[in-house]
Amino acid sequence: MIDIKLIRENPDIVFQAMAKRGESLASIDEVIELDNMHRQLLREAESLRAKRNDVSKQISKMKEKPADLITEMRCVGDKIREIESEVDQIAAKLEDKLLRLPNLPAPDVPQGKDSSDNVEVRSWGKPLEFSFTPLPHWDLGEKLGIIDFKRGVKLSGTRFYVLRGMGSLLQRSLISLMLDIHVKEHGYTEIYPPFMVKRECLVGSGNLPKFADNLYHDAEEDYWFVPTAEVPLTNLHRDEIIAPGTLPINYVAHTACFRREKMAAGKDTRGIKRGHQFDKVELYKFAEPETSDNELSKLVKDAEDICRKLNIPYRVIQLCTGDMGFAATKTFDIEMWAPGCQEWLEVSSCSNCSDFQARRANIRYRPDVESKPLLVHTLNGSGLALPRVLIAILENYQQQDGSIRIPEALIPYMNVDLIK
RNA sequence: GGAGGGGUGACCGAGUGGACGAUGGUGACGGUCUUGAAAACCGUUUUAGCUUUUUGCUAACGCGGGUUCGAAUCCCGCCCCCUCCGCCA
Repeated sequence: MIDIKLIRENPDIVFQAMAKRGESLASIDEVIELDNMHRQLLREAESLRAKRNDVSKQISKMKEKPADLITEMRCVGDKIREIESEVDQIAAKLEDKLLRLPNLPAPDVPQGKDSSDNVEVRSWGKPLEFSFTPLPHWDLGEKLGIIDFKRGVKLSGTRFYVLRGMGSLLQRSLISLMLDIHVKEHGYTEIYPPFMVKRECLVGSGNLPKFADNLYHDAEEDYWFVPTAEVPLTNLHRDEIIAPGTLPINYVAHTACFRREKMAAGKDTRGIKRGHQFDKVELYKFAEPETSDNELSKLVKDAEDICRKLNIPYRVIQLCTGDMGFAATKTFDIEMWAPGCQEWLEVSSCSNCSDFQARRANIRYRPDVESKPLLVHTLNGSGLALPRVLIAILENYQQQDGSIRIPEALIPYMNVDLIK
């Protein structure tokens, strides 16, 4: 959520920022109008309440309670209730509009309208030269008997698959490797959160109310399946004031992620690139506003480190204003090269959400004991997304005979050096 | 799922219709005293909104409704925690 005060006092800044994102500007005008109405009604209600409090005090001091005064106050009470219900309605509308406005892009984010305007920041490693035509992972996985697409569909339908034997071990080993590196070398604290959370958690992270159609939901209990560990991690400190000297806080969590992928219907239907359920190791930071930009750089480096340890070529892309996610003020994607399906795979997306989620989830900190609580900055990034790393390993490490070499760093976890 | 008990400020805990945003204690911070520390004593210690120069006003006692001129306090619904029983991994 962006600060209503900013919209109220510097609407031009907000208009310009939203224009950069390619957002419609009409809703900002609506916000301003609702805000004015809201405050005016609030003033009316509050002055009536002040009157009632005052008179009630007087009545409490009187021995004889005058009937006409009580009648008058009864009317005032009715009037207050009337205005309050109006206030509530307007406040709810205002809240909803505000919750649907995306974050403001940082000033140094390249301007653009879609992914074609994104900017490559750096790259590492060179795409391998093959002496044969490298196969896509769906062929490799099926031939090796480590990915079972047919049975995935039998169990759960399209966009589901089963990992089997070495495929399953490979994923499990990758998860352990990533967690170990982030905990032991990068200083993150490992978290195991719930995979189903309450509605307000999704509002806090920015997924609701706007993106309900990408979420799985148990209507009976009002549980929501997490589309990413970012959701529970954001809400770990919801409604808290973080003590002085505690920031930055670094968390890493491995969870399953559940997404309906309605927006992407018909896209990436082949292979394991985009499923309704996938595993991900997520990095998350709570930081002071002054350091969040620097923390984002560190977060990206921490995610990149996994790519390097797996020795897979990658590039880092900065997203332009038009391609950034809803909550982000600045985003870097990491993409691994997949020689079989001949594309760059997004294995990580690292964002600084500034105070956008903190305001929604009411997450604050005290810079020192005496100071007032301020909103923290939150940052998130994959470290990394499992299915796509699996793809990259299968396709980059494939041999002419269809076997897969195991990256050096994974051998201690798998206890084999080849899948065949 | 059933029965009983409970939810008040950073924490403990008082308060059963009127000056209670809330007694008291603990902790924290500042001061007096002290060479320094402890002890003792004095003081300060919630958040948000509105208004803003100050003063000020409003709201919040798990959450949401209701009764009342007036609710932490009475009534209704819900949530959470604890104990016992049942069930389960």
